[in-house]
Amino acid sequence: MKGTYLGEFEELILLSVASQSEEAYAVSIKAEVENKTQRKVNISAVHSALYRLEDKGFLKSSFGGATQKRGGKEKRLFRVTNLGINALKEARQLRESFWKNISQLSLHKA
Amino acid sequence: MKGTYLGEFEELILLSVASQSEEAYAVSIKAEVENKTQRKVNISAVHSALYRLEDKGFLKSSFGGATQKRGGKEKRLFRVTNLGINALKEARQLRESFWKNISQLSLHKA
DNA sequence: CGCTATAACTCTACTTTGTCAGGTATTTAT
DNA sequence: ATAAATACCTGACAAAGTAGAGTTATAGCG
Repeated sequence: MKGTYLGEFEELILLSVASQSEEAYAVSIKAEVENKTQRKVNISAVHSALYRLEDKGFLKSSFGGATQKRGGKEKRLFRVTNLGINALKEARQLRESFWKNISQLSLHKA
Repeated sequence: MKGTYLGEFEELILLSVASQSEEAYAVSIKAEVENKTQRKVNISAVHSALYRLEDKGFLKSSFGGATQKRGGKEKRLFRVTNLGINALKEARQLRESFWKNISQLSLHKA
């Protein structure tokens, strides 16, 4: 593997960052993914995925301003790069091109 | 990992089987995925994915009739199960639910 | 029949991605 | 100063993804 494709979980994380323009960080991402998928997500899994995505150039991170809330370490905020957006778009289009050939034939069986 | 989610490559394979109703087998799947993705696919990778998908209940296989062509071993034909179709649908809907929140904000930047 | 070419599947080893447990650091409140 | 809250980081292991080499089966042809 050349480290350029999006894994299943990675893609979810990337989508979540993209949908939370500007304010995405590990905890908010975990929350959104859990909410949308209805499955329990480990915070470390999110961190691992975020770093891998950053290594691949799909995300960029920076430390964000002080929090208003009770305590805590500084947040590392993530933004999607153009490369990341393109990777998401390509993955989506690729799958849609398969769906075109599926819909009529198989769907009514399920 | 609990072995119930679709990996990135697995999903492509499953989509390909679904779109080739009745006549899908390793070689034809490899050809279609290579064609659609423009990336080189190893035949063993396809086999591994097919067996894993069968283990998960997303595919069923059976040996197909004799070939008309020049030589060769019997083909193992694959069909998608209802469970498989549902897994594909769910994965798709999940991602689309993220896209709803993305389109307006980020797309014009890329 | 035995040989060769073709077509397909299987085995084994290795890399990347996904998951988890535990730990460390920073800020606010008492 | 201590405790509580919030967040990030590290390291180990499991599952998925990939690749090479090998095995099995069919057909044609001398």
